[in-house]
Amino acid sequence: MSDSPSISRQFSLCTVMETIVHCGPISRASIAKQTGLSKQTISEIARQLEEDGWIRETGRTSGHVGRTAITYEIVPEASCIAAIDLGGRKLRAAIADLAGNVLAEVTEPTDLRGGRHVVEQIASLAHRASAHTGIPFEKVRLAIVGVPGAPDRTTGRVLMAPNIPGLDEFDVSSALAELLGTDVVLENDVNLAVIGERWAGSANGIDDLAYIAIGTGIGAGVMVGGELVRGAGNAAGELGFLPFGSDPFEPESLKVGALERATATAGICARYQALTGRNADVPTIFAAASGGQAEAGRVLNETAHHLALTIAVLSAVTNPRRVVLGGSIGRRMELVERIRALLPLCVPLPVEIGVSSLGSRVTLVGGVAIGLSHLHSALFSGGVPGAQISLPPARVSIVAGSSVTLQSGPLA
Amino acid sequence: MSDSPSISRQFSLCTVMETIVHCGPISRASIAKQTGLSKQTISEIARQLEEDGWIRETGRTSGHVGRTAITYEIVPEASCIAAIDLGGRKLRAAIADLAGNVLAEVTEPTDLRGGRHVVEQIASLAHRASAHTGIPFEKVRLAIVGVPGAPDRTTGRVLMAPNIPGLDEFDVSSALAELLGTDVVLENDVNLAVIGERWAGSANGIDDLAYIAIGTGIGAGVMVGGELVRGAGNAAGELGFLPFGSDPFEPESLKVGALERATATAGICARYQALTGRNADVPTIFAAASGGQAEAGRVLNETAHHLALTIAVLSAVTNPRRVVLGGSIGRRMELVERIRALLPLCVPLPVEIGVSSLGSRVTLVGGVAIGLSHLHSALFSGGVPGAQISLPPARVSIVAGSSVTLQSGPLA
DNA sequence: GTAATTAGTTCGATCACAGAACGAATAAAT
DNA sequence: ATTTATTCGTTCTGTGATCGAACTAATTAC
Repeated sequence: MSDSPSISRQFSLCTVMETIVHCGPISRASIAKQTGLSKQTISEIARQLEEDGWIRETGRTSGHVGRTAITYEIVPEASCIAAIDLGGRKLRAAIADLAGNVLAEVTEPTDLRGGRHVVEQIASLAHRASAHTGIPFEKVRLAIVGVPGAPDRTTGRVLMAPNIPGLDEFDVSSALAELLGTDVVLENDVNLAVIGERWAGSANGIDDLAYIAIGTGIGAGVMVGGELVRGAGNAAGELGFLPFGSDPFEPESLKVGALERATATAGICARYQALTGRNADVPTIFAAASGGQAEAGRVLNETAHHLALTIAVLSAVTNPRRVVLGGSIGRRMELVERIRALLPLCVPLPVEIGVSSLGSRVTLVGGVAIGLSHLHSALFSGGVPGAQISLPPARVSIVAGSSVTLQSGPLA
Repeated sequence: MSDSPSISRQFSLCTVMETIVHCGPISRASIAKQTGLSKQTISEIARQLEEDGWIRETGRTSGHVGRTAITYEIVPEASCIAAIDLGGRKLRAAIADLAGNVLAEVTEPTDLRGGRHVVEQIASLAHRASAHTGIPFEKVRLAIVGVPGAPDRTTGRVLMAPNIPGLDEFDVSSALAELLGTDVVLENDVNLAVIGERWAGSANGIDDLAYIAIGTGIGAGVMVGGELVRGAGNAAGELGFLPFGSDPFEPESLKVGALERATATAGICARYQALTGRNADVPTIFAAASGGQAEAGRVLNETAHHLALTIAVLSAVTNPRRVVLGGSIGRRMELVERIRALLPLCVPLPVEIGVSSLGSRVTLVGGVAIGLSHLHSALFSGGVPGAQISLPPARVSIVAGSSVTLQSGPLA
């Protein structure tokens, strides 16, 4: 963009861009009507945007009375983002364009050595994903990385990430930025998940919202008034530390939270073993419960009980309109049904219970969402406060044929 | 202000106004330096603001090298707000000016008949408060009313306010607006309290914050990133419904929350009676504990235990930097000390525990704060998004001699 | 073919702002 | 007491962004 466009111009430019992004191919006359700006101004701005490569002509209107109009649309490939989901076991990367199209998506097992090895793996996977798109990696301006821990924006380190060793020992953000040559934003994976479900999942457009992920751990992403809740130490939503499920005053509860010890994978298995004397993994216990085994049913009932209380807590503190359950355990309908039955007995406020509809892709989708909004404001809002561009409508289905799963990673 | 000042002008105007509000008496040259706008623009805007009566000359600089400068300041009495604290037993009203000076403060017992009687009482008390200021009531543009319940902004009714009957039966907001001739904003009293403590109390400038009021009930005002958390049904912070303290699955817990039954006045007294067989009010129990009585001490210990868990919950959900305790019970140091001792045993994240420093005035002070920010944006931001004016520094001490407590109300 | 309608450009005027030049008022230096 | 440096505030001029009106262009309806 030019040297120093005045605040007024930047504001108009942003408005126009937002209109084009949202209203698909649209003529300049229509933009003028919608934004209230004069036709002359729109033409000027459109010319500028076209010169800079952000928008392009895309056709003409026809059928209506009057002169045909040239319609404009965003140039999706003008700039891209990389969304990364760094899980304890799988590493996913996606490339999405300015319009929110996911152009490629690749997966491989996470490098268990952690630390700088993982950072290098991310960079390599991001490049490989971009190779599938046909768009050169230089177009990627921003990488959003979902991490299973609390990223500290001042130091670039990732704290409280027990599943991946070594990320609290160096500036992950800068190291990755160096390797990728892009800006890098680290964000907690559950935070991305809640944004994903709100943008393209089962909480579409809901402003007061929580997403609870239950799997090897338990954690939540919380949104309030459409804004993410991060907390003073980026530890908001660490529901594992809720003081019930097991004794919160046991010293152990300061390391692995009281609730996490009860409702996450390890806790469920431990309770099942205490009742039956048998070792079993979580899917087996669920299967046993479906088969009518009393002990397995009791374990699920207890788990549902704890989760109902968890939702009661969320309801009392932030009063969300909907709570979306996700993660390998949270998505199980057997559990969801039990929770839905319990809730009216212990929560006086209305809460809808949803189930994650994006499954294991949710973090990636959330990364795309937040990446897009970052990129849009970086490109078009020009530092003008209030000139916020809202997200384009979600189109998260993968472009056909571009999704690749690499089953064998470097250290599989 | 004029017909339709352009967005650019409005932005500058808002910036200038903000600078004047914050930097006290200040010369136009200094404003230019601070804002980056040209001296010419500042002079123009200042002329306009002076004409409209928002600012005035207040003196000259001296002592420094160079020509003396005319300094400008806000005209505090140009516009006022009324802050009302509608409690179950006491009704307080304050009048504050644009600079945040509290000009008058009056109190009387709440009209126990509730409903429209209370609305009329508010109007009458607000007028009486304004009479003490010497400023005509017409200058009052906005009334902020703290209510012990959940105001519904769409209907203007106040829900979940058991202490004051009848407020859920009609549009309280409109009724009061009619009587006062001002805009009216209803807000939950604890929400105002947390804003008050953040503006002028023991949580100055802290963005991630909770204020817990413990008295006849228990409730919290929660702030996240400097923004109030209201929740989907304006019921955020209803900590009384937290599922511990007593059995959350008892049907009674859907009416009076499980935690509220344990930690609020009634619960404390009931537990004391169960242990000793004696009826006693809360101050008596505290006194007994100080005197070394074991049962009273045990009641306090249990209460502190529940409150520590409550803070653990807040910590896990929104991860506040500080939690401020208030209310007649929450302010007692005997309790605060016990809680501080328990916290490191059950909360892994750092949380500071503060004590309300504004006492019973906290809601009123919060009302002033939120009223000021409303008024500033209404007057100066001109609907320009992003043109937010931040609050002036707090000056909540009452102007000498203007504070009046009416001990006998109409229905005392 | 003509009228009606819509799209987009050109032109002139206005407004907000920056920056330079200038006059005014003061403190420090001589 | 005079000069000098410094700061304040105004006036003037140029630029950029915007609007609205007039105008041209292209299309459908009749």
